Amino acid sequence: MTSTPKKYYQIAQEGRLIGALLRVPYLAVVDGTYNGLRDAGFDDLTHAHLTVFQHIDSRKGSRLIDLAESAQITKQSMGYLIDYLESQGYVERVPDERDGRARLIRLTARGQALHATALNLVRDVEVRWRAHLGSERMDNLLDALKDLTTLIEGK
Amino acid sequence: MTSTPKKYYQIAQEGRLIGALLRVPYLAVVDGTYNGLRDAGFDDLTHAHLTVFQHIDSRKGSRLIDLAESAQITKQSMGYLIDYLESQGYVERVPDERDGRARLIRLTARGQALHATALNLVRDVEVRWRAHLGSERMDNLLDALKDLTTLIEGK
DNA sequence: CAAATATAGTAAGATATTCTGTCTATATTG
DNA sequence: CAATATAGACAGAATATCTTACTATATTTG
Repeated sequence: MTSTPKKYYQIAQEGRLIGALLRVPYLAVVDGTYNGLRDAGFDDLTHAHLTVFQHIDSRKGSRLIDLAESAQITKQSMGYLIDYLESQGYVERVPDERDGRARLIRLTARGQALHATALNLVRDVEVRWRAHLGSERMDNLLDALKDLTTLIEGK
Repeated sequence: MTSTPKKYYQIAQEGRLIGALLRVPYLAVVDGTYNGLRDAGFDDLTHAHLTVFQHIDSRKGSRLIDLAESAQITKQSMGYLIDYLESQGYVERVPDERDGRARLIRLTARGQALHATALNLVRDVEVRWRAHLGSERMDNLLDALKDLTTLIEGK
């Protein structure tokens, strides 16, 4: 054997700091979604490609530059991802009515199918976790995470 | 201007699913730690290098192969990261008494300094979040995350 | 309104990261 | 002790992402 596969972060050792505690569930969602999509036949994508679906406006489409910004990569890198997704039939580029320089990246039917599948996979995880924690604790967890998100994004 | 920098995931649109809610705080910790280390003078590292510090046994050292497994990359890739960290004086390779084939990757004094700084940075975040949420909600959050971690890693 | 500047996107090439395949040395096991 | 497994290193390929530079269209401003 020559290798081992893919996963990610952590930060503590002792009583497990907040970084590690967020990391494990977060990566469980990410990897679970990735694997679920693969099992559902969407097996021609990498994690990087999925970031596009996570940031795109699934109805109206999004500009390349906006996708790049929210995914925090260069527009050139996002262009590279989009080229591939376009070649695989997940997205299409259409002119943006409101700006002759811009184009909208829009989900095709296949892209919409992937998007819907991904949302269902995440919701499944949420349901399993709710069953494990109980509804009250799960609601409290979501509330606390929302508050932190507001704090972080707030400014 | 030609570019934009680095960050990561998400998954919902509507009421924000669990993936997005975990992602924002998680990345806040990761990026906050990365930036804090940079500001503290540890500015010759990438996120990938930090994974080593997140997985290494800071006292006894760890084997390459174990680091690779917990970071979920190939041993060759981990070797590449370790080579760099060794060249920068963060770690050293010493023979493993108990296995002639193996060597232990150990933190040098500089590596220990980085490790301690990183732990403090994460603890600072935890303190700020505790102040924001209040102690009871923070404790509940940590408990829920621990339970989910156990569920996920449990089997 | 013409000139200057900014923005959206593409193109080309460099660099960095991670992988696959292979090899050596040491351990373990039947 | 022969066969097999494990820890790690080496070489090279593949891939992802970045930097620099360019075109076309928009916006701003003197």
